[in-house]
Amino acid sequence: MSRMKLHTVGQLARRSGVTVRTLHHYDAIGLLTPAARSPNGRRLYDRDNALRLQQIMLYRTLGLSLDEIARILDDPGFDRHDALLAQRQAVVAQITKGEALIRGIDEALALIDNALQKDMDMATLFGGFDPSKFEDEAKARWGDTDAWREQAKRTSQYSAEDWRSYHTEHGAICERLAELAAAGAAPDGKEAQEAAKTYAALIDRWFYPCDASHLGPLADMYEADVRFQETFNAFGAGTADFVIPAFRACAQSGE
Amino acid sequence: MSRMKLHTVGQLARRSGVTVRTLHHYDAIGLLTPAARSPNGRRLYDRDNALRLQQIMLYRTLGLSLDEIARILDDPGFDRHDALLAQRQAVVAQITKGEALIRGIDEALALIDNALQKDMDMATLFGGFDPSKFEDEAKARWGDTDAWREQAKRTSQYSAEDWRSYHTEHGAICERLAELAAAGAAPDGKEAQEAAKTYAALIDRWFYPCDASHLGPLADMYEADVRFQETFNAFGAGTADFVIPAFRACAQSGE
DNA sequence: GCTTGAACCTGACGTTGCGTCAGGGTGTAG
DNA sequence: CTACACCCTGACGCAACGTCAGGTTCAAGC
Repeated sequence: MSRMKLHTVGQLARRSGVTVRTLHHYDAIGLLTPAARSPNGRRLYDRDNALRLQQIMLYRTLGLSLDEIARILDDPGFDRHDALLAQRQAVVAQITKGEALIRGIDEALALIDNALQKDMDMATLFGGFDPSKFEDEAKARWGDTDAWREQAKRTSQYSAEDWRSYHTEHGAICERLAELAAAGAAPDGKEAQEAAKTYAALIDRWFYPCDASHLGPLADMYEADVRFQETFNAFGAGTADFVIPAFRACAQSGE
Repeated sequence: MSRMKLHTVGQLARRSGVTVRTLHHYDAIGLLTPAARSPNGRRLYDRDNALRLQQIMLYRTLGLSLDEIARILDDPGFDRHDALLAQRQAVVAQITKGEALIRGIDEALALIDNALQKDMDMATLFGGFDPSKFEDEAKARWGDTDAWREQAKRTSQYSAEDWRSYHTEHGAICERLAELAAAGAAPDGKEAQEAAKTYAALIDRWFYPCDASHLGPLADMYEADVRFQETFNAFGAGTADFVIPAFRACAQSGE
């Protein structure tokens, strides 16, 4: 009866392709308790233990947690079928998430490849994208416009100190916009419109001739590029969603 | 200059959609250190902090680790492009693994659905699959053979005690096979052939008339179904890969 | 001036599945 | 008698925070 061969941890580990530590662990959490201990306390595993280990390894290759495996093996009322279906669901969800990640990464890679290697640094430094660093993209968007040439001419002269100064001003107006957004102000309300005009004035002073009517295309651009939205949202969640309609309203009323 | 608005943890957390604990954590690991502390030790974040947090969150949505994000943001020599490509690779690998998991789970589900709900329990109890529990599958394989009818007739009479007895015998011969496999014995060697014949005798005594010539189809069956292989491998890794050619050799020489 | 609630602080443990020492016992072959 | 192989029990480490616990501070209302 109990004449069958018993194995030590090392033997079972080698036979089954797991580590000794793994068996120690399974013993510690009660997932696989050795059939006996030698007088000196050594773990002794019998055939049933070996078979159970096979089951454990099988379920582990299916990605189930040790906790779930324990329930499947020990609780006769536990439905294997349901457990596997649930696991399938979880893996599918994980794959879906992974695919979304890939899309996001590809998008980011496309931006970087598109001669934008530095724009994120610039965003950090300047609180906004540095237009001089993505001429290709900007030209495709704005064409060979006067505004573009003007800002290119002006910004090429700015010193680091100028940029810091711009940064401060830009931050101030963005904070104002974020406050209004957080307070639930109407995008076409009086305060929002004033803030929008202040923003236009900022652009006008630092980049190119800009009045309220220019805020429409600007809103389009911000809406089209998450990175712009993120620089707004850095001042408070939802700011971009407030700024875009506010700029559009301002452009409308200005015409 | 330093007149700009500073936010406390709670404020920045709310604005940015993260938890206070997360900001504490980022501070603890040096990923996002607040610009200042109030006299009473409270964390004070400035706009640069907020912008950096946005960057961190952006990279986090792409699945990068905090460690990598820190390198990307702090080490100017670190190539974002390469980092993102590497991350893409990792995610693709993870998706591939997930798809393999799905296939494995579907396979397992198919087995369970195929009227096999109990076979894994049986495997645990009997050290092998209980043929009476998957008639559909077995019939499709063996057809309406005499062997099948014979084992069905016999096994239907077996008591739990009989099964335990079978279990012991089966375990003994499997261990012998595993020993030979582990020792690197030749599948067509003398000892292997004797063990194979012992196995055939076991089948003969417990299930249906079986001599060496029947081991060929048996080997085919074992090769076709991982579950059989696993019951062998429970006695030592690689046992199945030894048993299958050994059985075939035995069948050849027997003819 | 006092109390109260909200917000802040610093530890420190829990999670998942082991890997990886550290320190010490045991058994056996030469 | 001494290596050397193998066993044991802790216990820390990892990734990214979640979740108390115990104590301080702040702004506001009575």
